[in-house]
Amino acid sequence: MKDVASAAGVALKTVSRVVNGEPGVHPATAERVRTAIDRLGYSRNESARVLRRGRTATIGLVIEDVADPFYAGLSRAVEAVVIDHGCLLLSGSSGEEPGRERELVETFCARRVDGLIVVPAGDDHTYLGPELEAGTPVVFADRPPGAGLDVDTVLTDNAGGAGQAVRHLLTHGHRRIAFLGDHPAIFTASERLRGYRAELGGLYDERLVSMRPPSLESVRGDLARMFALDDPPTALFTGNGRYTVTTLRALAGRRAALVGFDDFELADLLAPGVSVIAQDPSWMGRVAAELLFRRLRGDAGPPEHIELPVRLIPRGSGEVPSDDTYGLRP
Amino acid sequence: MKDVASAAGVALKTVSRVVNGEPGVHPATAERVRTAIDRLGYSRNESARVLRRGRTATIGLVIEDVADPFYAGLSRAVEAVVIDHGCLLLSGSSGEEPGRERELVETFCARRVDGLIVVPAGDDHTYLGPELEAGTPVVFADRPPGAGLDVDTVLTDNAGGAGQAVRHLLTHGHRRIAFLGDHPAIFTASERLRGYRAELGGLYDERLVSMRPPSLESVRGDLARMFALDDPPTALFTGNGRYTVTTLRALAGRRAALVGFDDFELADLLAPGVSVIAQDPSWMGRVAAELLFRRLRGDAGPPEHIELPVRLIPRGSGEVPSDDTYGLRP
DNA sequence: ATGAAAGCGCTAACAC
DNA sequence: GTGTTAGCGCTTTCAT
Repeated sequence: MKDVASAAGVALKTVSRVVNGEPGVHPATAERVRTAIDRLGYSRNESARVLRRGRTATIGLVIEDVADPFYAGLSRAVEAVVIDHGCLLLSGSSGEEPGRERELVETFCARRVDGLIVVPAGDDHTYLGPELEAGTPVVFADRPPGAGLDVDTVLTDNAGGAGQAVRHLLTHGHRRIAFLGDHPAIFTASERLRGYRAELGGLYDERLVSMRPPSLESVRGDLARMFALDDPPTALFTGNGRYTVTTLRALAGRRAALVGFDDFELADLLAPGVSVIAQDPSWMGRVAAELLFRRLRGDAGPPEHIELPVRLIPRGSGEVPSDDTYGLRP
Repeated sequence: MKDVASAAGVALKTVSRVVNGEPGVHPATAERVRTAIDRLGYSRNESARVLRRGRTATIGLVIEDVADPFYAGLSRAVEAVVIDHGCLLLSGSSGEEPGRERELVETFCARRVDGLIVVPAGDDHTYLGPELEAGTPVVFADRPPGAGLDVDTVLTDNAGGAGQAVRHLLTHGHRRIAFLGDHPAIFTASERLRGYRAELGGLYDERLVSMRPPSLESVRGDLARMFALDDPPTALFTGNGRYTVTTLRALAGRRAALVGFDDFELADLLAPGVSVIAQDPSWMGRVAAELLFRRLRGDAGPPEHIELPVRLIPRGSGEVPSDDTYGLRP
């Protein structure tokens, strides 16, 4: 900037004014400065600017895994809002490890992000205390923070969605409805289990519940075990998109109705189409990011707890009557 | 830092030493400093550090769209390598708009990223000149830079893969093989067209080629037009993952063999399974990021041009003989 | 083993 | 309309 100033024969401050589009610079001077800038290939050092102004115009996003379509959609929406506000997005995947989540958050904080959107992997967020006190707004998305922290959250109506899925299957005559989902330590999984259980009432049978990481082997084993029962399941409720796909693969010709949590591409092209409880990841991303920017603009109201509704999309797999035959690959 | 220093009764520099794990501090002093740090909730201001040291430990990544599974996989791989090197990832989606690509790159440069990985949307990258001269390493991934710029690239063997697809279909007796792909302004699309055409030789018929954005309507229209010909296609080669899916949807019962460029989840669960030319987005991301860090470590060799091979995965849809019947939903 | 001082590149506050 | 000065929080260099 100093070089540009001397090249243009003006003071450093004038260059600063031009670079920032501040008023009060003679057009001719401004032009001279711009020429010098181009000639020297100058571009403002954002780090220095940040240091001086105290605002980084950067938002941090911690998700579970960008390669998961749900989080990819969420990221894209957050990114769009962030860019709209003239900011940049620093993002990282926790890979479901609390340690990495914390590392990412702390690194983002050290870089003085203006705000943070977190899909937590762990359940202890006391480490966020200092940052929150320092006034950095934080929005939790998809999962709430651990105990003792009351901050903005944007969640899905997980229990309601699970209940809806079960009700749908009950309506079609099913009484033996299995649940395959993630480990209950994961908030969304335990909420969906809760909704499933509540809706099922007296029909609940823990032998029809399997909650662990969705590897093909484990799902295959669990299905084999369930189908070997005297009263095997006639319907399945899968706890998330990855689970649904893995289950479809592990089902391999076995007959059962199926409703999955999370919509996924091609669900409509399978035969039969896969009925799902659909969330909208972009919506969640947008809502979370907009809430964050509202805080950034100074909204200091009490923490908001937004719950996004889901909707059932019937496509065939969930509408198979309990006494009918059904196979993934007829 | 000043506060910590006075709280611990030491000089600022000593705090700096402790924070950075520099040697030459008495353990007792270090302990006093650490206590003060914890008590005050201090965390180093990364912006100031960057300003002083000149390195930001940040890598910029510009892709087309995080929500596209290909780029999501690439992002994840890049992120992993970046984190391994103790850096952070700043990323953004160009949405296939050259203007946004440039804006993102320039914003990243203004923030003094240490290096850049770019999936270009445009074909003029002269604007990168100053940055390259300033020594910022840049790696182009998936698509090469515009004319006049010789930098590191990591591409897929697009033409070879397309040729492989066509050869596979020819082997199964097909002579009327259509190509549905993106606009040829997109490098990968034109390369795949080139491979398709070369392999087809005299069998090439431009009436069987459609290259435009993959909207369901346009694909549907193009297919209708092609199937209305006196000698309609008996096989289709789709130019990328999104195209394949859209085509499957638009096909709606019409009979044709199909090979698609790009693998996608559930390709194996459709009936028949969809045969594809598979790329590995994680591999591309990893290779690009590792090349970038090699440059960052000082490797000043001539620009490298890496071409990643693809592999054909036969799953059924590409192995239908030309005289057989084939329907997506039997 | 510890500290003092200079300065990274910029913007805010205040002259002129 | 333009320039001067101070200082953001840190690391670097050089003393002690």
